[in-house]
Amino acid sequence: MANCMVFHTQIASIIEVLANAAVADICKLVEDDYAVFRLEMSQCQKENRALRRKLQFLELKVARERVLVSRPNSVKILDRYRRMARGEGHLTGGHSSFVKPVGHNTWRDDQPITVDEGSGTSTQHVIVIESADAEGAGPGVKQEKTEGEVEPRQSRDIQTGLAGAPPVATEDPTITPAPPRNRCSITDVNGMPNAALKSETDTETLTVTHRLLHTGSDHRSDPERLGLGRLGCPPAPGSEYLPVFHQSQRTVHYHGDGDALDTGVDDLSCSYATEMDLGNISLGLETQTDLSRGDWNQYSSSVYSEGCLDEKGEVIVVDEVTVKVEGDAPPTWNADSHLGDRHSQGRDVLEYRGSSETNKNVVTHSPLHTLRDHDPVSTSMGPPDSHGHVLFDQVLNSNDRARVEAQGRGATSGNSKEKRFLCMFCKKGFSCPQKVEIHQRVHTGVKPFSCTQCHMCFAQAGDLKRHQMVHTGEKPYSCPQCEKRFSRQHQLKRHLKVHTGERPFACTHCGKRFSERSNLRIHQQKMHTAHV
DNA sequence: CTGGGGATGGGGCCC
DNA sequence: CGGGCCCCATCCCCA
Repeated sequence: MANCMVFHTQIASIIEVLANAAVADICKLVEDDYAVFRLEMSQCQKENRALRRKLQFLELKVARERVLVSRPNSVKILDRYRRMARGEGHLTGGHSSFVKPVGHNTWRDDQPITVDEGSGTSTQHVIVIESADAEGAGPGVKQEKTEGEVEPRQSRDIQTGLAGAPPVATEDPTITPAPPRNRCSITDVNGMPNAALKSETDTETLTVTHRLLHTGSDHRSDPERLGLGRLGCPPAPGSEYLPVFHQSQRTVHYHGDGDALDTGVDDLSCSYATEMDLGNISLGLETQTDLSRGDWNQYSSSVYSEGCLDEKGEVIVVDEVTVKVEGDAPPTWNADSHLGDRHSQGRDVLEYRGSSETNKNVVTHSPLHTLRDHDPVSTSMGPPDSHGHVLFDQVLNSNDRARVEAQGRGATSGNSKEKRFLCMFCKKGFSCPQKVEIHQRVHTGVKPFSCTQCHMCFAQAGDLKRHQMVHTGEKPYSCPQCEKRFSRQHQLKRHLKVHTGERPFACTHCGKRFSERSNLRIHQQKMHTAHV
């Protein structure tokens, strides 16, 4: 019994010893880990302080640079850039770009910055900071174009800031449309497609990616092309407007389902995601000694990135509803433009297009007026269409009659075929009564064929069908040279003159040649009015 | 800023 | 009905 007690006591003591040893080990481990943790903490804090000091240092340099740039006489900074642009140092590009820091409002957007070299020998490199439209392109965006820069019309050099600090002034292209006719002359920094730009301490690396984007024809993003109508009126979907397709709009904004589709914003986005590496920009400003040594490749001042620049319709494939974005903004449906458009469209009804001088004095009426004022006698000559669009030329002016008569004379004089059916207005002969009826619509203004999309009316069914292509966006004729597309063959044929250089129409006064007769006529009216 | 010219969209109309 | 041409309006670029 006593042995048993002793045994238990020994067991208990052993357990206690083991437990103590285990606790001691655990405590030791915890202490060790805690020591390591504290060590790491102290290192992190140390790094944090170092980074904070660095940040303060950079901010200080930025502030200093701001002061220098804001002062007219502080041109050394820009002078360095100019030299950089000239290729001094290691730069090979003929131009450079730089961006003012975000929130840097010292430069006026439209303020040209003239760089005065110390020697005073040259002002050739006037750095013009073209406005990137501060409202449109956002703060901090600057574009520079040096003289001699050839600005490609169909391609742009784009710099895209990728690495380094996150973009400071990145703009959402869906929010801010591109400024109108914004010249996106974005240039390379040092002519290298990819350049690693290092700071003086080699601790910061900024990668510049040079990207060449082909954006097609340089159709700009005018505000009127961005969902605004020509008259500056935004489309009013859902409102009580007359949905007449704007004639001169080059793109089709199809409202097949009656809903207003506005692609004017997102199809022409041209925004700049600017990134400013404060370290780099200020480095170039402060380390003059380094720069003077010609280490230009180490420094960069700007990084650009450009958003999507889809402006070319042949590139963009839109769904069947939006149909097309053919280089321009979608058409705008609004009542004002509608009326104005109808005004012009009604010219063929109520005014003659012969003499522009005469036309100036011709009071034109929209077909709506004509409809109200139509001659009851005339309406009996042609059946109104289903929409009641009886458009009669009740005020055919003298020019119109002259034109019609001339057409009639020309038509009847040279006709070899038997054309017994004469127009009762111009005596022009036709082979069958149907043709006479169709022809007489020229005089009567009857347009039985109306478009269901825009309420335009046409005298001939083929005209309506052709007009429908405006809404469908169908462009079956493509240029083999430039992939441009046209809805009509004649347009393609006319366009081909661009490539062939054909200029068949010569001015009889100065010999200047034109590819289009209408352009020749305009030229003669403007330049040789006294002779014509 | 402005005018001239190039280019294009699109309606009118004839064949 | 489609092809073709004429013409005007308009946009855009550039000097």
